[in-house]
Amino acid sequence: MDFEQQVEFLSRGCSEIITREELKAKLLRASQSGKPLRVKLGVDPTVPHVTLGWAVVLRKLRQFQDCGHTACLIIGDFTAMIGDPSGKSKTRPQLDREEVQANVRAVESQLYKVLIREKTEIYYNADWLGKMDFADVIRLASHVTVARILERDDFQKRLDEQRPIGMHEVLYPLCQGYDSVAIEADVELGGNDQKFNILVGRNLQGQFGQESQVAMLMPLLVGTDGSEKMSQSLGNYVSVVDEPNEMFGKTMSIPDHLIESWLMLCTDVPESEIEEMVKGMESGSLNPRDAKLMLAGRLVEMYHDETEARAAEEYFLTTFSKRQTPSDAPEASIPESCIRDGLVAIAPLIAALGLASSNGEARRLIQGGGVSLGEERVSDPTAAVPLEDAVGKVLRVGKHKFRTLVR
RNA sequence: GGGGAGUUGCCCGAGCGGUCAAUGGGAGCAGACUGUAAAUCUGCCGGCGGACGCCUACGUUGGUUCGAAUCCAACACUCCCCA
Repeated sequence: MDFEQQVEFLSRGCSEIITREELKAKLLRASQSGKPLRVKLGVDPTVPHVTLGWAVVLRKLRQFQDCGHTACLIIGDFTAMIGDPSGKSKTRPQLDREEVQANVRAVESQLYKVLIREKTEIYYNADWLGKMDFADVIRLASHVTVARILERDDFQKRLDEQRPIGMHEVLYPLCQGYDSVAIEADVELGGNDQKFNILVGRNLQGQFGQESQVAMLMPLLVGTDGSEKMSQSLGNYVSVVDEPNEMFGKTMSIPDHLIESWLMLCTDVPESEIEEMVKGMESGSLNPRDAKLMLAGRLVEMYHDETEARAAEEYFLTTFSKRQTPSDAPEASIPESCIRDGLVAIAPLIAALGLASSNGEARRLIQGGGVSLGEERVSDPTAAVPLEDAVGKVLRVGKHKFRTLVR
């Protein structure tokens, strides 16, 4: 790929590149000198899953790897102790070292579902940030003005709403910016909400006599709820390690208006093809459901494989579209505690199997008509059935929780 | 340092001595309708026991009272104005 093609290829899905000219110049220089670009992505080890939202930028980083450049992953083990205020309306809880390390371990293997391990350099920012003394911090802080920090939306908003802003949060962008100096980044990737932080990095690099990094910003992937940014804390996410059926199902549940952006940001479906699908959906020649089936299939294929993808589609169609009870639901043995005089009490069983968080909730689900055993709906919250009638049947709780009952 | 306002369930937000597990909205869950979409309608939405019941809850700790989320005191935290 020559550098012109690279620019094209790497621009896909980006909402903003600051600046495009600088990116071109860097790519050109790299292709001429053979010296790869150092592409930085900060990783926030505050959560144990890599979500599709996170994968958006990881995939971009992967594309750089595919073009021969170096991925510099910065594990924000130091900054996690601060908590990035970007887009937040409240101060985040500060994590301690152990929590951070546990998350890093959990997330590492997931990262390499997207990235090429051999072409990835990993840095921990505690290595430099943790060594600074207070004088260093003050010196660093002198590079940015208060007005500039407060000008950002999230802080402005918090001020308006009379919410607190911690001093440590104000320092956050400086930390992240300094990371760029420390690893001499050529490009930094991030979601739109990272714009401010990344620009601080650009500035700092200049002040430290380095060439400023290019900022490449990607739109934030909207989660399965259709309105909020995908995030673990909101529970509106799909994880790259979700089981095929789950991944497929969650994808099918997204609102139609997300189909385009998900295709664009989460898959490699060519832009022209996406455009065509969108037109088809608008004109009515393409049922959005079918577009979603395709999207869901692609995702499962990417993070599992083609066979799994087909199986997941099959499962989805029979179980949900045709409303059949799956024959291969996971087995669950009936705990002794739910059996009394040869009868199995349904509500306690649901709670014991973890299908509801409490006995009361299980009972409410039954009353709401959300529970069935075999083909029959359970309507009595105090229902109990003979053990021999329960064994072998499929217990269904809500739309998608199934258990085959065994002794 | 001085003056003022505030802290309620996942979130927002009423309540201002008993009838408050706490109005309302949002989120969430379940049901109907569907394409596990949207919109709409219905039910649930602290825990435990079969409902009447009990327990734990309205920043923390004490106090007043037969009785407090509601009154008082101290403490903690937050915001605003002044210095």
